[in-house]
Amino acid sequence: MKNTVRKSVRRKGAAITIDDVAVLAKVSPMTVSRVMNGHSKVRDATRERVMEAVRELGYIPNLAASSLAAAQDARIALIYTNPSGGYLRELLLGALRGAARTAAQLVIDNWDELDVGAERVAARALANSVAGVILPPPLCESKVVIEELVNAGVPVVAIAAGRFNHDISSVRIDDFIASKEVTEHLLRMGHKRIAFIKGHPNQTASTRRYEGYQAALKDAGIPLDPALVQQGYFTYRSGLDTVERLLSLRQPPTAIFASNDDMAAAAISVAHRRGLDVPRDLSIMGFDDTSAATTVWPELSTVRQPIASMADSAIDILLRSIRRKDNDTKVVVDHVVAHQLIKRDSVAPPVARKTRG
Amino acid sequence: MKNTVRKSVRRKGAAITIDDVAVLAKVSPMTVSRVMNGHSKVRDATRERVMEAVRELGYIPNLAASSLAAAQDARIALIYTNPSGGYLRELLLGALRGAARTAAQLVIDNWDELDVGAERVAARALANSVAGVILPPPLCESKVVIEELVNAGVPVVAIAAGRFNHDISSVRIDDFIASKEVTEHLLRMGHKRIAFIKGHPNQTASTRRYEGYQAALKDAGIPLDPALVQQGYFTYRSGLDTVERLLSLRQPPTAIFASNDDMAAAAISVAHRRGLDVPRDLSIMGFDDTSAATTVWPELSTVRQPIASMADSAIDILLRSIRRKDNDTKVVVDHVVAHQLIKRDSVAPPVARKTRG
DNA sequence: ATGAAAGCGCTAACAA
DNA sequence: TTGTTAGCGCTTTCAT
Repeated sequence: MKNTVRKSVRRKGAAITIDDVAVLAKVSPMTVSRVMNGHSKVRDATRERVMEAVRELGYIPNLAASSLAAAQDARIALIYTNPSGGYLRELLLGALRGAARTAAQLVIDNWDELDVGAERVAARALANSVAGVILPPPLCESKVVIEELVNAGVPVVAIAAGRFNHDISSVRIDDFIASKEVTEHLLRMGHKRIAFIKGHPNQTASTRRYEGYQAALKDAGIPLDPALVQQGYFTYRSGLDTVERLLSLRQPPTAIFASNDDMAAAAISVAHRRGLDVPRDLSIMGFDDTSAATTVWPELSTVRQPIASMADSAIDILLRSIRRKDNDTKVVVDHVVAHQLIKRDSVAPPVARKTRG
Repeated sequence: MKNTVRKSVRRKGAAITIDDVAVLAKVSPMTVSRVMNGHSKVRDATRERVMEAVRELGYIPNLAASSLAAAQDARIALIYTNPSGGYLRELLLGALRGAARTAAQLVIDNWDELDVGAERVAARALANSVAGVILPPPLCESKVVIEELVNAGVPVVAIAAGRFNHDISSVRIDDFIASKEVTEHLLRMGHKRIAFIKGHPNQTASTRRYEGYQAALKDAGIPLDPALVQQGYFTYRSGLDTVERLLSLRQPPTAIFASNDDMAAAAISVAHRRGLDVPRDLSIMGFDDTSAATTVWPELSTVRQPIASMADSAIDILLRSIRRKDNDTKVVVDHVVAHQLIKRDSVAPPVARKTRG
C-alpha cells in the first residue's frame, strides 16, 4: 500500500518518464538520456540495464521535452503550389517521416494564388517564422522567394529542382541522365519516332529532361524531328492536347515520352479514344512514378524519383545547417540521389507499319 | 550600448520568447500567454497592447514548450492501408493541419502487409505508444484492431467508416444520402439504366452507398436490374474489369455510378477504348472527389467527401477525450459532416438509342 | 484582471 | 564513464 509520491502540484498524465527508467535501472536520468540518444560513452553493461528498464516500462521519450531541452525544436516549412497528383502525397509522407524522426515541427502551406508581389511578402513573413524551408518545384525556382529567404539567412532546400543553384541546398535526381535512360530504353525497343512532351517551361527539371532526350537521340544518330516535340505543362489537360496533336501527325510517333506521369496518363487516354492499343500501337513512358503511373491501364513504365525519401533527406540537411547556425560558415549542399527505371506495361517494340504512298 | 543579458549558460537561438513580448508590452508573461490562448479574462486595452507587441516582434509561440507545460503533447497515430490515390493525400493534409493547430504529435504508419495476427500485435504495441488513434477504412472496421485499442483504453476515431460503431468515435459523411443523391441526379438527367459498381465488400461505406443507390431507384419506381450491379474493390483495376462486363451487356447501361473516383476513372478509360464518348454515349459518376476526379478527361461529376477537414476534426475529437481521460466517462461521438454533389463534365442526358429487334 | 512561483520532461555543460 | 546542476519556453496553480 504505497503512497503515490506527488512530486508537484501539477502532473497530469501518468506517462512514464526518464526518471522512472533511471530509478529502475539505478542510474541517473542523464545516463538514460545518453542511452536513448545513442551517445557512445556508456558502458555496455549500463546500457543493457537501461534498455532493459526501458523495455520493461515501455518508456517512450517525450519529444516535446527533448526538443525543448536540446533547443532543437526547429520549425520547418514546406511550401507548395500546384498540388500535382501523387507528387504532393509523396512529399508529405517523406517530410512527415523526417519531422517525426527529428522532432522538427513541420509547417505546411500552399501558395497557389500568389502573384510575385504577394510571394515576396509571404516569403518575408515566412523567414521570420521558421528556421528552414523546403521548396518543391516550381517554387524552388522563384527568384523573389529564394532571395528573401536567403537574405534573411534562412536555410532553404530545393527538392527536385533539376539543377543545383549555389544559393540554396538541393536534393534531386539527375534528370538529364534519367531522361536519357528512358529514351535509350525506347530506342532499344526499336523505336525510331519517339515523341517528347516537355514539362512546364518554368521548371529547370523540364529542360534537363528535354536535354536528356536530345542527347540519347544524338548518340543513336537519330535526327530530332521538331514536330515530335511538344510543349506540355505537367498537367493532365496539357497532355491531352499535345498528344492529340502528336497523333494527328501524318507520320505519328510510335512512342511518346512524357515529362511526367500525369501527361503520360493523358496520352494513354487519348490513344484509347482513338482506338489505339497501348503498347501495341503506341508505347508510352512517364516520369516520376507517382500514383498516377499505376492508376491507369496499362500501368506506366516510368522513372522512379524517390520524392518521399528526398523530402526526408531535406529535413536532415536543413536541421544540420540550422544547428550550425552559430558558426558563420554557410552550408549549402547538393544531394543527388539515385533514380530507377521502372518497366511496366506501357512499352513494347513498335509494329511494322504500312508506309504511306 | 546595453549589454546582452545572458540569462543562462545555454540559450541557442535568438528566438523571440514570451518574455520578450511581456517586457515590450509591460505585462507579465502570464498575461501574454492568456492573450495568445484567447482566455477571456484580459482587459481589452491590455490585450491590444500585447497583440501590438506580438506583431512588432513577430512572436510565434514555441509549440514544444507550450505542449510540455500544458501536458498537452499527445501522440496521435494515423494508420493506413491501401494508400488509394488522392485519398491518402487528403487524409495527411488534414491530419497535419490538425496536428499543427493543436501541437499534437502525429505518427503516421502503414500496415499494408499485416495479417490478422500481426495486426493484433501491432495494435497492442500501438496502444502502448500513443494517446489516440485515427483509423481510415478499411482499418476502422478491423475487429481485432479496435478491440485491442478499446481494451487498452485508447480513444479511437474512425474516418469515413460508413456508419457509427458505438465502441469508437467516428467522423463521416452520410454515405447513404450522398449515394442516393448521386443516383437521383442521374435519374433526373433521364437515365433509366444506371449501373452501379460496388466498393470493397470489407467496408461498410460500400454497403451504405449501394443502399442509397437502391433507395433512389425504388423511389423512382425503377426495378433493380442485377446485371447492372457489379462488385468492385475501389481499385482502378477492378473498375476496368467491371466496366468491361457492363459494357458487354446486350443492353448496356446509359450511366455508370462507381463507388469511388478511381473506379469511375477506369470507366472512362474503358469507354474510350470502346469508342464511346463520355458523357454523350455514357454518363459516369464517381464518389469522394479525390484528385483522380480531375485528372481524367472529361472531369468527373462526383460527391465531395471532405476528407481533409474530417481528419482535422478527428484530431480535435481525440484530443478532447485524451484530456478528459482523468474522468471516467468515456466520450464517444458520431460526427457527421456535410457532403456535396459536384457537377462536372462526365454526365449528360442519355441519347435516344436504337432499340434492338 | 493580473502576477509570482513552480515545474512539465528532457538535455547541455560542467564536475567528479 | 557517470552524475549534478540549471534551465529550455511555456502554462499551471494560487495569490493579489
